[in-house]
Amino acid sequence: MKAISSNSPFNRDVQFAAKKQAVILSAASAFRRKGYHNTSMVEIARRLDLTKAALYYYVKSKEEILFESHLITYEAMDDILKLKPAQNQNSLNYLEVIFRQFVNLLTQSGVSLLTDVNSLKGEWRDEVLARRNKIEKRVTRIVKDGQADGSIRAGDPRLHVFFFMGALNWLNAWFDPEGRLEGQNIADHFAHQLRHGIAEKEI
Amino acid sequence: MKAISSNSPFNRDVQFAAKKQAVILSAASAFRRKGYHNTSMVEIARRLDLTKAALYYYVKSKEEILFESHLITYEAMDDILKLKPAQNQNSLNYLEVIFRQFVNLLTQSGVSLLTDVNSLKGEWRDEVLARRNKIEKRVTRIVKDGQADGSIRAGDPRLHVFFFMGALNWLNAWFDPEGRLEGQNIADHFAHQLRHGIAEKEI
DNA sequence: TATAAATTCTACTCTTGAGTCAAATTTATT
DNA sequence: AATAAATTTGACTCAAGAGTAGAATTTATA
Repeated sequence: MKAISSNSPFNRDVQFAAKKQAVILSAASAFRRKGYHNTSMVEIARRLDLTKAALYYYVKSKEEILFESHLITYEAMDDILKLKPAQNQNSLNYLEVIFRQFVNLLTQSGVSLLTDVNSLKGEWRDEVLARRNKIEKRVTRIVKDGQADGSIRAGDPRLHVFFFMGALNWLNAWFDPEGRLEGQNIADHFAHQLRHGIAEKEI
Repeated sequence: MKAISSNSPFNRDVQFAAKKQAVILSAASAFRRKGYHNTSMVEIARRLDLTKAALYYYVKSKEEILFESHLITYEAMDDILKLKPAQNQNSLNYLEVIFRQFVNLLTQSGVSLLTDVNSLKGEWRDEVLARRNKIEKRVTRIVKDGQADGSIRAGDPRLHVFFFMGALNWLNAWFDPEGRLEGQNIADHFAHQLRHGIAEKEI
């Protein structure tokens, strides 16, 4: 009678996890558009044709949703950062690849970089900051490598990073998935600006 | 007996305006650090050694403070945009000048670019969006001029602008006036990244 | 079909924080 | 000093929205 495999969509745990995920993604998208505090639990529920109380069957607080929203994005970014540079690829080129993936992630998959860390408390806040930091460090590492291999020009690597990471964070404010600007287009454009902004010499 | 000129610091209206300004600036700084909704009126008051009720002698709502906070920044940016390009200065160079001023404004004068427009309602929201838009348009205009005079490379000018304006908005998240990074330093750095990111040819 | 487990609902409670009001206090004016 | 105007306060009210309890319903299992 236990004929249902542990990853089957008929498996109860899997269903539960999937629904919980749906709650978080839907909420995250609302947070991105209206902000965390301007989005009520009732609204999140309505959007899913549920009632507020039903939400609490899946999550234990609104703050948890915000926390998980952040994690989803950072998880995806971590995955991108697992890509290894190709043979003989200098770090500038490698960085460009990573950055393109970031742009694609944020423009094509509904995932978004939330900025409201201050609404998280205690450990949740700490963890989100730590994850963000880890990613930033990782990117900064690539920039440093590029300075070492001569592909990226000198200067405080953190400032290099802050500059182009700003472009990613700012996406939320203006990017409209329904709009005219295509994700791939944006990625090309941004990649160019990234590259030429920090390259050691003209390419 | 009306010996007090209309702009004397002993003039009552001037005092009132100055105090109101102090309320807004202090609140704006808190908004920047913790976010609008994570900053209570009581906190804003305490920071000024006042009580919440006293705040309402100067402003008529919390939302008004947020609105005015935005305006202060946009006002300052508008002023910067009043600078005219020098003789024979191409638009890339002109843009760099403007951008440097923006960075200096945001790093040295306590003014900051808030992003929480969604907490404003109705006309206030509309006006803030309109002002932001106007500035963006103005900057985009400079970029277009640069494309015309051959100093800035082709491509959707809005994308050019979004990229480097992101750097300004992102400043709030990481810039610490007490920290190690100097405003002027940042301006130099950012100016380089801006310039080389969008220049037509290497300079 | 009966029973159990999972899911969702209605109808609350409770807290937080914005905003108000009349009284008290401080500052300026005659 | 007396009066008036400006400023600040303590002690409220009120609404919004997060979160809960227990009943009702739906879905799966025997």
